[in-house]
Formats: sequence, structure tokens, C-alpha cells
Amino acid sequence: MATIRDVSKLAGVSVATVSRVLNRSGYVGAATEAKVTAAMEALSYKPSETARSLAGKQSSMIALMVPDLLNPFFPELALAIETCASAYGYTVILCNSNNDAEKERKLFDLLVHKRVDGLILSSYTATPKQIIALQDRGIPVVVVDNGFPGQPILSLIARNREGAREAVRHLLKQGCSKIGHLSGPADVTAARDRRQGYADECAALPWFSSSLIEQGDFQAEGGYDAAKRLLDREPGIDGIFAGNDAMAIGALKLLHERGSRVPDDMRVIGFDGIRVPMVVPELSTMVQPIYEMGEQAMQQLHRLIGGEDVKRETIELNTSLLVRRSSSR
Amino acid sequence: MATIRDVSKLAGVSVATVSRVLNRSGYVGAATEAKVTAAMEALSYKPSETARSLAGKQSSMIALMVPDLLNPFFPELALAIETCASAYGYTVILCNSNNDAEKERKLFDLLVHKRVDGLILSSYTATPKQIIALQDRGIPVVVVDNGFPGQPILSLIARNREGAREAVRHLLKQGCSKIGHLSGPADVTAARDRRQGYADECAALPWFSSSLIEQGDFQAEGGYDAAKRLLDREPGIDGIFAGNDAMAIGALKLLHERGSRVPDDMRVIGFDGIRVPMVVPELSTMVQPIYEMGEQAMQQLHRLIGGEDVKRETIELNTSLLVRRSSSR
DNA sequence: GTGAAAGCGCTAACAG
DNA sequence: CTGTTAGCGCTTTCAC
Repeated sequence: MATIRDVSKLAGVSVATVSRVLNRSGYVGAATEAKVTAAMEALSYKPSETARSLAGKQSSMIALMVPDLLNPFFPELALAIETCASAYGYTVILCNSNNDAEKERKLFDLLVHKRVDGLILSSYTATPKQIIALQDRGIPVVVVDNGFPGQPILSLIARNREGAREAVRHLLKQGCSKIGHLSGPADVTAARDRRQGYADECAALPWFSSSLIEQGDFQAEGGYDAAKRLLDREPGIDGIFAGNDAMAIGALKLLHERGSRVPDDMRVIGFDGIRVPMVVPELSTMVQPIYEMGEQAMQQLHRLIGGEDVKRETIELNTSLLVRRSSSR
Repeated sequence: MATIRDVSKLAGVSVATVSRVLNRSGYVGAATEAKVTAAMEALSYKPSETARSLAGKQSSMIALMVPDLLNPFFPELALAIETCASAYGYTVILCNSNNDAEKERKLFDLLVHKRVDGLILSSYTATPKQIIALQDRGIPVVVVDNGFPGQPILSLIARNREGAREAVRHLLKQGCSKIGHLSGPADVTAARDRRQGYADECAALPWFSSSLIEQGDFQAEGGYDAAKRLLDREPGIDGIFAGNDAMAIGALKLLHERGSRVPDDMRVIGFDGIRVPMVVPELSTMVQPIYEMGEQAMQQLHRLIGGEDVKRETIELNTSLLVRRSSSR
């Protein structure tokens, strides 16, 4: 593999000059530049990212850390980020924290030592403190699908509360007379906001009771179990708003086992808009703009890495209602 | 961040010695080693992978290249590989080729320049030539879910032909009297083998005709379309063996739209065993040991990287029949 | 404008 | 057993 020295020799200049045209830094005569470019071409030279990284520049690697690759939300996000990152010239390191705070901590350390240029983080367990510490250690972070209001952390999140309200209003409009909610983990902002949105719409209605909320874990199995507990406890429910699609799918499975007809006896709506080719009945959902979220995350991270003065705040993205068969005839 | 020099000073030895205990290479006195270890501890020193990589050692990064992150098969594989890689001390670079031969080619180049230690490749487009070229450029490769018989390429693949035969026999045993097959892309080994397995079992049966095979693309949409073409063309089909789960799900969707009762009027079985929490009816499938496949891929790659003399051949893994509702009452 | 030279942090001969 | 030293390929002052 050709090195910068080979290029410099072939072009009859010094390595410093080659480095300059490589980085468009400092002045280089037009003629010289042409010679260098030609030489690089001739040797099909590509600078060694490794050396570049050692010499103090960027590693042109970013890390993507997700809690659960089996939740289709994250592959979709990963796809968006990978595509966008590669357009910017970054390589993506994939980290699956498995929702394990300890593993996460170790990964943070690793990333620092790997000198990654930045991190796109989706985590239910990372604390603001940890994230800020990471930033202080020189690693710009963009958080996705979780927010830390009041903290100097740049995060991207859907308008969850608003979206939840819209989902519930949709169920009400469909004629539901008693709506239950399967909420996500209590310590996840997105889950809390969705629960809050549900409460916003329902709290004043005569049938409302806080026991209409059952907590799950954002996973299909958990949604199945939570739905079971909810329905066993609260008779007369004819609408379910699940905190995410995975749980909604779990609920649908339970309903099918019990012979409930959806959407006739029970209407169900989820949240996320994951593109799982689902079977019967297709799930209505509040769509998060997952691809856009990944795209924006990468964009913002790139700006942070570039040292731009980006405001470290929570950015909210709009959701959109997607009505399919599970909630409407 | 502490460097090897800091450690050497604190321990009162030379950097070479520190390097030795770091790599367990060469002899180091017990007392010295203890001092060094203590110093490393005290400074919470971690060697810079970047420097180590530049100095000619390994980059401790491997790449994982997949064609389609939206197919749940690949996140599952990725999870297995990431977990296993991290146990071995490797970091995983994620590449999504998007089934695009051109992007794939560029990625190969990139990986060479990044000096990744190895590559786990799942691709429908890469040619044996390309893969061998990559190996010649110093990057060990393990291919997953595709085989290149006769080529010096280490690949892991399920016993597709055998598995397909078993799936078809299962449908026959369930009483199917005319079974269609939705096959995958013609240029994918796995798809061909499964089609062949189907043919093995059916070719001699009175109702068989090659028009019972309809080609899809291993994606749900494609399965939907292929099933439509198949059923419109061939009346009397009461069993479908889909080349993978994604297509089987597409077929189920079509069947539901058409009011076919599954499994009463039509029995369906897929191939892959992806862990999508599916709705009604749950899909029967030939399970590939996805996790094990990822695990083995990582293991073999590690051996290749270590310079062990691993035989570059196709390794086959057993599948297992998982009967659920889509094929059995 | 361009070159010389000093590192970045680590490894690997080669001497002791 | 341990220290010295020369790089790995690139960036970056500092002179000319």
C-alpha cells in the first residue's frame, strides 16, 4: 500500500506538501497541487486512517450504541445512521449494550480509548452524568429517542406526548369507551411522555382510573404479559394504546389467543411505526420519523465533531398517525 | 490519558518492559511485572488501540457486512457477532451494503485502508473472485449464509437442501396434496439449495410441475407478490414452502387478504426462524441456528486472524423444524 | 509556497 | 530478563 512518502517522492515534493493538499490546509501552489494529485492518482493512494488518527486528527469513526438490536426500531435507526455516516465519510462502530448498565459503562471506556470521533447513543440506562462525563472526555454525543431536559445534552426525540394524545384521540373518535395503556419502562423519558399524553386525554373522562395503566418493558413479551394483567384486572376495555409497537404486537397476540376480535371488540394502536411486515390485523401506529431521526442525529453529530457551536438541547420531531386495521374498520 | 511512557516512569522500567507485560510476550521478572501491573492500575492505563494498530499490530476491529438490515435475520446475526466479538476483544464495524455491488466494492476498499483485522461477510452479490482478492490483500474473510463450493473460502451455511426437504415432508405429512414453493434470488446459494430440496421431495409426485415454483427476492413484499402470481396461476395449491420467513410472512398477508384460512385451507412454512414476534397465525419454519452461526463465524475468523491454518471450506449447520400454527392444527 | 524535523503511542529487533 | 532505539504513516510547527 502506497504511503504519503511514496506520493511525495513521485511528485517530487515533501511529505508536508502532500499532507497539505490532503487536508486542504495551508497554501499550495496550483502546479504543485496538480503534481501531487496526479501522483496520488497514479498510486491510488489512500491515507491511512490509523496514522492520521494517531497523529492527532480524527479517527473518522463514530459509535452507535443501542440497547436492543432485536427491536426492529434499532436496525432501522442503524440503517439510517450508517447510510448517512458513510456519506459524511465516517465509519460506524456498532455497540449493543443489551440494556446492561455495566456493559454500557465498559463500552464508554472503550470508545474513549478507541478515540471515536463521536457517539450516537440510544439508551434507557445511561445517566446524564455519564453522558456529560463522556463529552468532557472529548467525545461529542447525540442522544436519540431519549431526552434530558435541562441538561447540556443534544438529544433527538419524537413529540411523544403530543403523539400519544393524538393516538388516544383517534381511538376515542373510533368509538372506544374505555381505553387502557401499556406503558414503557418508568425511567425512559419517551415512555413517560407517552403515558402523560395518554393521561392528558383521559384523566377528565368519567371512566378513567389510574389502574388502566399497566407497565411493560417495550418488548413484545412484556406487552403480552402487561395486556394480560390489564385485561384481567379491568373489564370493559375496548381500546388499547401501547407505548410502542413491540408491546402492541404482544397485546395483539394475547387478544388473538383469547378470541377477541380486533378491531371489532378491541381497538389497538402502537407507537413507533416500525416497518415489520406484520400479519393480521395490521397495526395502527403513531409513526416516528425513524430514518429522519437517524439522519438528523448524524448531521448534528457531525457539526459537534466539527466544533460548531451547536446548542445542546432537546430537539423534537413530529409524529404522524398511521391508521390500519387494528384500530379501524 | 496515561501513555505507556507514564506507566514505565511510574514503574521505574522501560517502555519495552511495559509493552512486554502488556502483550505477554518475552520474559519479564515476576517482581517487575508486579510493579508494572500496579502502575497500570494506578494510572488506569489502557493502551491506545490506534497506536498499537499503527505500530503494525492488529487493529482489533472486524467488519460485519450485511445486505439488508431490515431483514430481521441480520440484526440477529449482528447481535450474535457483536456479542462474541466483544468477548474476543474485537470492535465491530457495521457495513450495510444495501445489496448494491458498487457500494460493496467501495466498502471492501475502505476496509483494506482501515486495516480491519477481518471481515464477516453476508452478501448476495460478492463474487468468489472479490473475496479471494480481499484475502490476498491480507483480510481474512468468513462468509455467512452463502457458500462457494470448490473455492478457498471459509463459509458457514445451514444445511439448506436437507432442511428444505424436511420442511416439505412436514407439509406432506400434514396432508398437503399440492405444494408450491416461493424461491429466493436465483444467484443465492442458499435459495438455490432450498429450491433443490423442494424439488428433491416433489419432483416424483404426480401433481408436480415446475410452474409450482415462483421466484421472489427474500423480502416480504416480494413474497406477497410471488404468492399472488403463484396462486393465480396454479389452482389447487394447499401448501406453501417459502424460501425464507420474510417471504412466508408476505404470503400469509396475501392469504389473509384473500380470506384463505391458514392452516385449514392452506399450510405455510418458512425458513430462517427469525424471532419476530408475529401475529396470527404464528409461522412454522425451519430454524437456522442464527446465533450459533454468528458465534462460529466469529470463532473461525478469530482463528484465521491468529494465523491458524484453518481449512477454507464450507461448513454446514443443522436446521430444526419448528412447527407452529401456520402449518398444523 | 515549501521543506525539515519533531512527535502521536506503541512494537520489535538488537544489545546488553 | 531488561533497556535502547528505530520506525509505523501522518500532522504540524518552524524556518527558509
